[in-house]
This record gives sequence, C-alpha cells and structure tokens, in this order.
Amino acid sequence: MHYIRYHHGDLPAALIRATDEILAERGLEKFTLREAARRAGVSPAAPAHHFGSSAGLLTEVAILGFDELTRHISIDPSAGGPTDRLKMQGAGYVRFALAFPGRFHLMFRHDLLLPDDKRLELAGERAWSALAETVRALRSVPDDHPFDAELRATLLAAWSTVHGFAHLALDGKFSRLYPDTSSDHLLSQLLPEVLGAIWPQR
Amino acid sequence: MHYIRYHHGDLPAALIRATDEILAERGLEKFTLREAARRAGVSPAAPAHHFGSSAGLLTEVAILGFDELTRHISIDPSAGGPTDRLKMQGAGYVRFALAFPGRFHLMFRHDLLLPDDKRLELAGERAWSALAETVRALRSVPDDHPFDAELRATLLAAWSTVHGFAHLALDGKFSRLYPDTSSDHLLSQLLPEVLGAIWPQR
DNA sequence: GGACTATCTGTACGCTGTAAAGATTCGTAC
DNA sequence: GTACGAATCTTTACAGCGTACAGATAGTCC
Repeated sequence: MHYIRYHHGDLPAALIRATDEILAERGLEKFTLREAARRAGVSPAAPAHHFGSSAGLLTEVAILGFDELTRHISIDPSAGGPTDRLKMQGAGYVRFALAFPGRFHLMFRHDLLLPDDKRLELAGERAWSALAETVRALRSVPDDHPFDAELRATLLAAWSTVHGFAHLALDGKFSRLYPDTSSDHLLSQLLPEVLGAIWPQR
Repeated sequence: MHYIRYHHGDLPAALIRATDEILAERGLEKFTLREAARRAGVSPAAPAHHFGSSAGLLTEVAILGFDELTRHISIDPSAGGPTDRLKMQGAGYVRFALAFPGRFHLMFRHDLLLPDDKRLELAGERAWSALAETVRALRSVPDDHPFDAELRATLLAAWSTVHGFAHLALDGKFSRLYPDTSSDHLLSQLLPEVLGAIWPQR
C-alpha cells in the first residue's frame, strides 16, 4: 500500500466524518479503526496520532451525536402545554434514535468510549438539561428553585421511557406486539400511545 | 498447546458455563470465543462443532438470561394490587439487570446473537408475557379478551421505562443527578420514585 | 538554508473468529 | 472381540483487528 501524501490537511475531521459515515451506512458493529483510516485515505496507524486510540475517535463522534440529539429535543419553550412539550421532546429523542441508530448505540456504549472524558459528559448533560427545563414547567417549579427529588424522578421517568422505547424498537422487540415496525409508524402511532399511557393529558 | 482428551464429556454445557462466568466476572466486552474455549479446556475451534459460531454460543447464554429474567419478574398474581405488582415486576427487571449486567447487555445485542433463533424469541416472549398478565389486571381486562391497543401501550410503557432505567443506570448516566449509584440504593430509593411518577397509586 | 516539530508511513506483534483437514474415540453391528 | 461409520476434538492456517515503535516526509521558524 502506498499513500500519496504525508500531510493530509485536516485528518481529524476526515476521520470523524469517515466514522460517522460508517455508522450511518453499516452500523456501529461494522466500525473498525482501520476502515475509518481507509476511508480517510491514510494508514491504519495514522488515527492514533490525533485520537490516541479507537475510543478517542469514537468519543469525538459520540459528542457530535449528543449535540445532534440535543437539537432533536430542543423545542420552543412557549409552544403548547408542558405535557405536550415533553411528548414532543420524547418524540424527538426517539426520532433521533431511529434515524441514526449507529450514533445512538455508540453514545451509550461506554465500553467503546473514553471513560472519563469531560467534553462527552458535558454533551450528555446538555441533552437532558433540555428535558429538565420542561419537567420544571410541568411541575410548575421556577428555574431558581432546587431540582428536588420529585423533579428528578419525573425527569428520569421521562428519559428512561423514551430511552427504553428507542432501544427496544431498534432491537426489533416490538415486532410481535406490533407488526408495522417502520420508523414512521412507530413514531406517529405507537410512541404517542405509549407516552399517553404514562403522561395523561391534564 | 496440548489438550488431554478428545472427548470432553459435555462440552456444550461447559462452554455455556464458561461464557456465563466471563460475563459475570469481566463483562460482555471481555468475552471472546477463544477465552470460553480456554476455560473449558478445549481448542479454539472446538465450539464451532456444537454452536456453529460465536453467535450460536452467545444465543444459548442469552436464552438462559431471558429465563433468569423471567424468574426475576414472576410474582404471585394475588399479591397486592395490580399497580403494586407492576412495580414489583419492574423492580425485579431492574434488579436482574443490575445483578447480571453482562447477561442483560448480551440479551439486547442482536448483533451478537443469531438473528432468527426461534428459541430465543420464545424466551423473550415468555418474559414480557409475565408483564402482560399484570397489565391486564391493571386495566381490568379478563384473560379471554383481546390484547388491544390500550393494553399494548400500557405494557410497552412499563417495559420501556424499566428497560431504559436499567440501561441508563448501568451506563452510569445517573451519577450526576444522583450521587449514590449503588445497586441497592438505585433499587430501594430511585426506582420507586421513578415508577411512582408514572404509575401513581390509584 | 538549516534545524525543529508535527504529521504520517511501514513494519511488526499478539490477538481475534473460523475454515479445512486430520486425529481420536464412541457406538454399534457383526 | 473387532471392524467400521459417526461423532468429537485438535492442528494448522488465514485474514482481519488495534496499536506500539521506528523512520520518512513536510511544514515552520530562525
């Protein structure tokens, strides 16, 4: 194998892009560091100089994933009632997972990521703080009040439900109970039913 | 390397046991087919004769995992009210996940399992049919009535919530909101708060 | 232009899953 | 008892993986 040039230009960005492409095209289980290097046109050892290891590269991609997730659950805080907004955010969460399963799976595979990366932690916190805002409104708690046990429970319940729904849907676990497992149908039909069962309109 | 005997006795069982041990001791990410073979005292190629591939062996272990999960969520159908029973089953689900994270992760990693194994599917269905029974009681629907959309939504909401909770807890995502992430505390304190938020006592 | 530094290659090592062929033992029929 | 087919496991081998290490190349600064 012979590589054209020693200086790529912006290899880190190219490797991140290549990794994201692999996740989108072939899924997380098909990602290899060598394949990402191939797509970026560099040798298998090149990524190590910028990301240290496979986990370093994947961590960068996971951070971008959390940013994209945050965009999917960011909504106008004045639109509709708090329950509606929480349902919209839940739908955004699941829509992200179904649209980008590779990214989504990666973001919650800490065995593949750098264990104590601060930027990754912050990216994750930015995501659920968007949910926290809506939960405050739902319980009529002003922003300056502490985030007490009840708020925490409400937030974790909402997060757990959409997170579990997304995982089970991607795993195909709904196919028996629900024959039409297209993403559109899951989002427009099944998810509203599920969220309606735990967050009755009030 | 030199192996004592050509005929092991019961190699399939030994390999399943070895795999389960690896999952318990070192987690799913540390499992390799060769390591399981080493623990069983056979050559790396031996497992293929009984399980075809790594996925074949892992599928058998996943089936046992679903059986164990079913035991964790099986309760006396006359104990307490339906809401209480559903909470007990939810706690059982999470207790299983926290006690056996390797097994739990494996069971929902279809990329590692045989894609269309009927016994695996049945083992999964046995698990959630234990939940379905309680959901029927919760909605006061007799056994001979069809499992309609409302029942389905209630079941999937319950399943999604405990499933998401277990995954997020194992991923350490609660550590910011909740400093004490010991299994006991998560089960006795946080989970009841979360389930109370979506299944108010009625 | 020369030295320094950053960047990437080339090579190599131990690990992985598993295919293919051969060795060993079991079970059974005679 | 013994011969033989089937079942079981070993041996060997191969391609692919992550990554450590040493060396080649190119950009930068004096």
